[in-house]
Order: sequence, then structure tokens, then C-alpha cells
Amino acid sequence: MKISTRGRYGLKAMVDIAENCSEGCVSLKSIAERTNLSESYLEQLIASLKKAGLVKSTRGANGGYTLTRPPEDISVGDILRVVEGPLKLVECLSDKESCGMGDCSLCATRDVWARLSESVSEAADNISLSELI
Amino acid sequence: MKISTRGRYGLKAMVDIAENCSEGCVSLKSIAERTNLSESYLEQLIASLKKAGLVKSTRGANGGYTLTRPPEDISVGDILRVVEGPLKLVECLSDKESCGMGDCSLCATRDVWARLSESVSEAADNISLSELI
DNA sequence: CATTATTCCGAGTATTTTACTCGGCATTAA
DNA sequence: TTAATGCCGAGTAAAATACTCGGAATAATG
Repeated sequence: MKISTRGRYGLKAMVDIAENCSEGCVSLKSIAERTNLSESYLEQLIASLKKAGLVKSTRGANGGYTLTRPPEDISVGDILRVVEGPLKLVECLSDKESCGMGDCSLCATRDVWARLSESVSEAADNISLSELI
Repeated sequence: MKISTRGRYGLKAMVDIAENCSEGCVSLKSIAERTNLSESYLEQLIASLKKAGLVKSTRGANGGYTLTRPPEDISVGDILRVVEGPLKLVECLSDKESCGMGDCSLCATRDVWARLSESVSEAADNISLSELI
């Protein structure tokens, strides 16, 4: 039960953007340099973040990325859901069809996963990006 | 960020044992039949649970497994730690060496993972096996 | 207008992890 | 002695992860 590099790098990238976007925007290259992460891989992650509306971009020379909202309005949960997918510890909490035949709401253990997932989710929603800079 | 089959099946198996071990012990085969999981795969998981002291076995004909403690004294956290490994969302919380060079306690995001991990852990420790039967 | 810095896009690939399977030995009840 | 079980170690197929790469589109700058 680990967070993948998408989650780890994605959060690092967002922290970096938040820390450096005060004047204009930050280029992918500079993010990669500061965070010491692969530029091409970061590109993918930031594409997701952009699609989800957490960052916006300007193209061309001097282009780059900025946050769309102030860091206090962006939670770790917002970020993780974008780069990691739903904060649910088992598939069947997001997708009812996924638990094979039978009604998975009858499964004794399902409620366990729901409670654990809820607890991560809540914790993640209660940490804002502004706390990390 | 998903629980693997080890976690899912492991918990199911423990619930099954708890539900059926009242008179003597339950065989691997019967667990596999009731839970509809692969016998040989379950064997591995139960081996871990045994090694960790959550179940004990008797060999030979009529053998099988039982809990070592009453189900109210076994938490979901106990079980998950055995089959899934430490309930830490990133490696560097269990193994300091794992975060490459540099002191990872300085990493701004580390505390995030610590808080989220703590929150899963706490939730898991507060659900006992007896609640699931 | 040419050049350069940048984002954007889609596809491809190597590595790692997961999720198993299998064969055979060891032990014990009947 | 036989049959039912647990025990052990190794092997393997599939899936997911963690990337890389090449090139097109866009915009500032000289």
C-alpha cells in the first residue's frame, strides 16, 4: 500500500510551483532542476494537473505553469486524486462492477476498506498546499 | 494507492478462520472453498500470518488453523501489517536509507506522507476482527 | 522573418511488482 | 499403511509502473 511516484513527484512539483510562481510562471525545466526529477516524466504529471484545472500554462518562450488558485485553496487530496486516482483502497469502492459477480456491498470486509479510505481522504483534504511552503 | 490481493485475501481469510474455528481448527482447503480463493495462494498468506503469530496450525490429517488470540484482540492493522507490510505510504518512513542521498526528514512532503500513514494506521488499529463476524 | 524556448502530444519500452502455480517433503489421524 | 493435511522453495505469466523519445505547435525576441 504505497503511494506511487506519480503521487510523490506530483506533490513535489506542486509545492515547487507554489514556491516559485509568485512572479509569473515557472518552466517545466526549472521545476525539474529544482526538484531533481525527470523533465519528461514530470511533463506527464503536470499535464494531468493541468487537465484537472489545478495549474494553467502559457506556451512559447518564457512560458510555464502557475497555480490556478491560491495555495491555501488547494489540498493535498485535490492533488493526489488527480495524479494517483481516487483515494480508495479497493477498486470496488469506486467501481461497483469490479468485484466480480455478487453484490459487493454484502462483503464483510468492504466496510473496512471504506473506513480506511475515508480516513486517508479526510486527512489529505485537511492539508493545504500553503502549509507546505 | 491500492491494497493488494494479499491484504484483501488475507483479511478475508482471517475473517473466515474467526468465523469457523470455534470447534477445533479449519483446513486450508475449507477456507479456500468458502472464500472462493486459490488454495495455493492462500497458503502463502497464511504462512505469513502464522509466522507473525496471528494463527497457529496443527499438521497432519484433521489439521488446520486457528487464531492464537480471541478475535477482539486482533485488529485489522495487525493483519495488514503482516500481509501488506508496514502501513506507511512511502518507503522512507520505514527505511531511512531509501530516499536517495540527503536527509529525507528535511523533505517538505515527507510530513504529508507521515500524517496520511498515521491516519490509516490508526483507523486500521481501531477495527477488530470481532467486528467483522 | 528566423531562432530559440517552451508547452503539448502520442507512442513505445524497460523494469518491477503482483499474483499466482507447482512439485514434493513432513506430519499425523485413522 | 494410507490419506489428509500443513510446509517449503522455486518458478512464471500478467499487469502495473516508471519512465523515454521524437516531433509538432506556439510565442517571445532580435
